[in-house]
Amino acid sequence: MTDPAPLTVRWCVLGRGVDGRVTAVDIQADGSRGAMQTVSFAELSEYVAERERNAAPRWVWSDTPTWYPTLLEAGVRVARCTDLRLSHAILRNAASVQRADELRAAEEWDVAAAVPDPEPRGLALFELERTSTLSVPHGIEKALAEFARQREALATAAEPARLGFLLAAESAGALAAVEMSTAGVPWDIAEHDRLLREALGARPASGMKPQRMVEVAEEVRAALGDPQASLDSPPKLLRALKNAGIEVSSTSQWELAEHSHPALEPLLRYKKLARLFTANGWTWMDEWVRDGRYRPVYVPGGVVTGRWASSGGGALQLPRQLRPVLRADPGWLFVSADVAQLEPRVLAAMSTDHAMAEAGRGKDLYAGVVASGAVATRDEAKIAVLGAMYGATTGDSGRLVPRLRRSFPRAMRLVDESAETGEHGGTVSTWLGRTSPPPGAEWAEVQAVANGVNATSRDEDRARRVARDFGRFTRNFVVQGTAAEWALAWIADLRTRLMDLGEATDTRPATASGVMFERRPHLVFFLHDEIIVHTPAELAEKVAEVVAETAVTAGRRMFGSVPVDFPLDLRISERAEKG
DNA sequence: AGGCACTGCGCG
DNA sequence: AAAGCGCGCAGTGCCT
Repeated sequence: MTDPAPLTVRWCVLGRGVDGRVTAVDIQADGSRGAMQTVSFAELSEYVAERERNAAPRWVWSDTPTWYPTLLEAGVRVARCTDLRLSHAILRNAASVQRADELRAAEEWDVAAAVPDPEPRGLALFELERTSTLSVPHGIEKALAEFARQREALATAAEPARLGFLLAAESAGALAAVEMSTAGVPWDIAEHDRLLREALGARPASGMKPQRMVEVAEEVRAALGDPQASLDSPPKLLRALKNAGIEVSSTSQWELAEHSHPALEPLLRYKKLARLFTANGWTWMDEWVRDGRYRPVYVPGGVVTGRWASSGGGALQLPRQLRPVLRADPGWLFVSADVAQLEPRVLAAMSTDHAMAEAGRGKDLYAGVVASGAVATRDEAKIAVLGAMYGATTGDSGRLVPRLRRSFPRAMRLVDESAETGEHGGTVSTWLGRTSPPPGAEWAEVQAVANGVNATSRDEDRARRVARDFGRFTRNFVVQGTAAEWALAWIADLRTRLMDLGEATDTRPATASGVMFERRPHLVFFLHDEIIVHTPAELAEKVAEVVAETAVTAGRRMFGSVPVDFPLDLRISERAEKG
C-alpha cells in the first residue's frame, strides 16, 4: 500500500507560549491539525523564512502589527496571512453570515487596532502590550479557537468565496501597511526645509513664531485697526473681525473669501502659513522624518467603511504642497498611480449601470457624463456625481442630482435604496460583504420620542434629521466601502507581484539608513485610491506595467466580466509631484 | 494638569 | 465656495 500524497499545509497558526516562546500549528487543506511546534523567540524569523520558502502557508496570527514588524526587522517578508482581529471585525457584523453568534460572543477579539511603535526597538515582539491598554489575545489556543470560529462562520456566508476574498485582501493590506511603515517614504529633508524657509522665513526658536507669520499678522492687525487682535483663537478673531465691521458668522476661509476688506487678504495668507507651520513644519519633520524616511502609522480597517485610517504622522492629510519633498533615492524612481473617479466607477460596476460604465469608458468619467447629455459642463457633472454619492439635497448639487436619475437609473437606484435602508435604521453591505454598523442607541431613542403620543413637531423634525443623516451614511457606505475593497484588491495583488521583482540575493533591510528591501521595488505610500512604489530605476518600466496590470486584475476579481474601466494616471518620476 | 468638545483645515 | 460622505490633527477654551 502506498502512502497517500501528503496534504498541503494551507495555514500555519502562530501563538505566543506562556514562556514567551512561539508555538506553530499547521492546518491542512482538509482541516486536520498537525503537531504543535515550538520555537524560541530568537528562532522565529528563521523558522518563518524557512517555512515561507518550502510550504508558503497562509500565516494565521492575532494581529499583524504585533507579529510582523519583528519579522521584517529580520529581513523576512511573508506572502499571505490571516489577521484574526481584522477578520473578526468583518465576520461578526457581516449580514451575509448566517451564524455569527459564537463570533460575537468572543468579545476579547473586539479590540480596536493596536497602534504599533513607529520606531521598533530591537526584538520586542510584544512590547505593544506595555503601551496599549487593550490587545487581542496572542496565545496559540485562543488563536486556534478563534480561527476555527471564523472558518465556521465563513462557511455559513451566502457567498463564502466572496467574503473570503475580502478577508484575504484585508489581511494583505495589514501586511502592506506594516511594510510601508517599515520602509518609509524617501523624504528630502533639505527640500522640505527650503520650502518652509521660503514660505515662513528661518526656523524660529522653540515656542516662537516664524518671522513671516509675525509680519503678516501685523499687516492684519494694522488693517483691522486692532493692535491686540488675536489671530489664532477663532472666538477672539471673530470678535476682532466684527469690531472692524466685517459681518461673518465664522472665521473659516470660505466665508472670509465672500467678504471684501483689506484685512482679509493678509488674514487668509496668515492662515495658510499657520497651517503649514503647525501641521507640517519643522516640529513635524523632527518627529516623523528620520534617516530620510517619513514613517506614518497606517491603521488598516480603521474606518467603518473599510478604508484605512492613520494614527500619527498624518499620512491621510499630507498636503499636495509637500509632494515635491518626496524624492526617490539615487538610482531609484517612484512609480505613482491613482485612479480617476474610483467611486463612481465602482458604483457603475456594482449596479451594472451600463450607461454610467459607458460614461467611464475614457479617462475622465465626468466628461463622459457630460457626453451622455445629463448635464452641460464637467463642473456640473462632478458636483452632481459627488452629490449623488453623498446625498446632497440643497444647492447646485441637490438641484443637479435628479438629472442623473434619468440618465443613470440603475446606479441611482442603488444609492437611493441604500439611503432608504439607513433612514429606516437598517444596515447595508459592500460588494464583498462588509456590513455597515447599525445606528446607535440614540437613533432608536430619537425615533421613539418622535413616535410617542407627546411628540412635538420639534421631536419629529429631529427624528427626520437623524434618520436622513444616517441615510446619507449608508448611501455613501456602499460606495466608499466597495471602492476601498477595490483598492485593497489592487495593492494586495501588487505587493505580491512586486515581491517577485528585483534581486533576490539580499532582502535584509538596513533600517538604520532607512533602506528597506534592498534593490527590490516596494510600496511606500497608499492613500485610498493612489499608490507610490519606490523602485530601482532599471525596474521602473516593469513596475509601471505591473501597477497597471494589477489594477485590471482588481476590477476583474471584484466584478468579473462587468465592463467597467479603472484607468490609472500613472507616472514615473524622481519626485512625487502630482502631474 | 489633564480630559473633552469644538473649530478650522488638510486629505480622499 | 460649499453643499453631501469618510477621516486626523493642532489649537483653543472650558471643564474637572
